[in-house]
Amino acid sequence: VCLELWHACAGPLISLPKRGSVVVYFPQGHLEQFPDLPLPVYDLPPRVFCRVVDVKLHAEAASDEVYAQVSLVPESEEIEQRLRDGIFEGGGEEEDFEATVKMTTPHMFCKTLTASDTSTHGGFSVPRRAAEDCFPPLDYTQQRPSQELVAKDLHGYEWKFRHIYRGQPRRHLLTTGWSAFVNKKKLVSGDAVLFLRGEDGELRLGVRRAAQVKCGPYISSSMQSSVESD
Amino acid sequence: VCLELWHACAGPLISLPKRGSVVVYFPQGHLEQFPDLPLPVYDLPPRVFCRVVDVKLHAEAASDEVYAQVSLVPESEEIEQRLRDGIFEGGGEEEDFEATVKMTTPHMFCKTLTASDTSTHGGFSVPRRAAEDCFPPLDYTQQRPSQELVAKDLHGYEWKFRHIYRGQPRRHLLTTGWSAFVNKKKLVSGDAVLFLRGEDGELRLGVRRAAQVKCGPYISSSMQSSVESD
DNA sequence: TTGTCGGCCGATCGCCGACAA
DNA sequence: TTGTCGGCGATCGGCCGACAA
Repeated sequence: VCLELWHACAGPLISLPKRGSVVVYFPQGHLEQFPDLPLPVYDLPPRVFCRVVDVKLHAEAASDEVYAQVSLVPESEEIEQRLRDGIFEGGGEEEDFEATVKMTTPHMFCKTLTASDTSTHGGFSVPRRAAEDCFPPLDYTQQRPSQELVAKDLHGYEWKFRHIYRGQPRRHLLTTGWSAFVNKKKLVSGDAVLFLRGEDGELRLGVRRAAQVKCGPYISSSMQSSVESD
Repeated sequence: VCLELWHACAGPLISLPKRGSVVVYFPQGHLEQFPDLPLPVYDLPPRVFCRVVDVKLHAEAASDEVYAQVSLVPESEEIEQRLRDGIFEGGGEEEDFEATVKMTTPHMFCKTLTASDTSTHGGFSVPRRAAEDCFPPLDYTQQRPSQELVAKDLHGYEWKFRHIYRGQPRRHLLTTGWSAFVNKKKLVSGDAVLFLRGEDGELRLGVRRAAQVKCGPYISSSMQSSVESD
C-alpha cells in the first residue's frame, strides 16, 4: 500500500504511532467490540502499556476504507512503572504525516464531487490547479489536447481516464473511464476523490467518503492475541 | 421463511434432524472452523450426544444461500450410555422433505438458466409444463395473452414479472421484471431458478447457484455456547 | 418444445459547447 | 474558474418473431 496515498485517504485527523514507540492500550475499548467474547476478561487492567512492534496499512477491498493494523506487545512492569512516573522513553509520539506529505509530495489534490461529477450525464470537472500540478502537461498547441491517464488505487488496481482540455472557456475534464470509476467505487455527490503524483511521476488516486453514521473504528481480535502473547 | 421454499432451494441432498431428536455432535468439525480459537479445547471428547432443541431456517441476505441454525443441548451421561448401547430413543431420524414436498406441493419447478435466460438481450423462457403447473392460467382466446406475476423470495421480498404467451411457435416467457431479478440476485448461466405455488395459490421463487468451490458449511459460534450451556 | 438470433425501437449514456454563477 | 444544462449521436436494453436443434 502506498504510504502517501493511505494518509491522503485517511485525512488530516488520522495519525499513527511509530513502530517501536510505547502506547497505552485500553482493553475496555476493545471489549466493547465483542460483548459476547467467551474469555475470562473480568480482571483485565483498565490500561496496559504496550510497545508498538508493527504498523501495517490496509484498505477494505469493498469500500476502500483505510485502516491500520497495529501490533502491540505489553511492556514489562518495570518499564511500565518508569513510564507511569513520567519518564517517557520512546513515548507515544506520532508522525505528522500531513506535514511530511506536503513537503515530499506537493503534487496532490482532493476535490469534493459535485452533482455534475457524479451524474451519468457527463464526466469529471478537474480544478485547473489540480490538473496542472498532478497531471502530465498537455500539448496546448492542439485545438483540443487530450491524453490517457493511468492511476493506481490503494489496492494497486489501475484506472484509465481520458483527460481532455476543451470547452469555452477552456477547462480540464476527465471523460471516458470516469463513470466506470464512479460506479465501481459507488461514489455519490459529497464524496471526495483525490489524485496524487509520486516522486516517480506515477499517478495514484483514492476516495474519501462523505461523513456518515459510522460504527467507530474496528478493533480486530488478532490484536488481542498479540497482547496475550506476553 | 417458507418451509417448502427453503427445502426446494437447499436441494434433495439436504435433510435436517427433527426437533427433539438426538444427534451426534462432532466438536472436531466445529473446531476446524476456528483454528485460532483462544479456548481451552484440548480435552473435548470426539463426539457428544445432543438433543436438538430447536431448528431455525435462514437465508443469507446477500446471496440467498440457505442455512439452518440447529440448537443442541448435550444429553446426560446416563442417556448417552443407553444410546451408545444401541437403545435409540427418539434417535436422529430426519425428515424426508423431498417426499413430503412432492405430495403436498406438486406445483413446483426448477430450471437451470441458459445463456439466453441470463443475457440482457431478452427475457426468461418458461418451460411449458412449468408455466401450466405453477402459474395462473392465461386467457388463451386472446392473441397474445399475458398477466403480471408476483412471487415472494425467501426474504419475503416480492418480485413482479410480466408473463406472456407468444411467438411462433407459441411459448411462455417472462419479460419485464426478469432482468432486474437476474441482476439483483447476480444470477449467471448455469444457476437455477425455481418457482413454487403454495396451497394458498401464492407464488414463491428462489435460486440455487451452480456448484462452485465452497468453504463447506459454516458452523456458527452461537451453537458452541449452546453446547457450553450445559 | 425451447435456445439463439436478427430486427427494431426506445431509453440511457456520455461527449460537446453555451451560459452563468 | 467551474457547475449545470440543452443538444445530439452512439450504445445498450429489451420485446418481437424466425428458425433450427
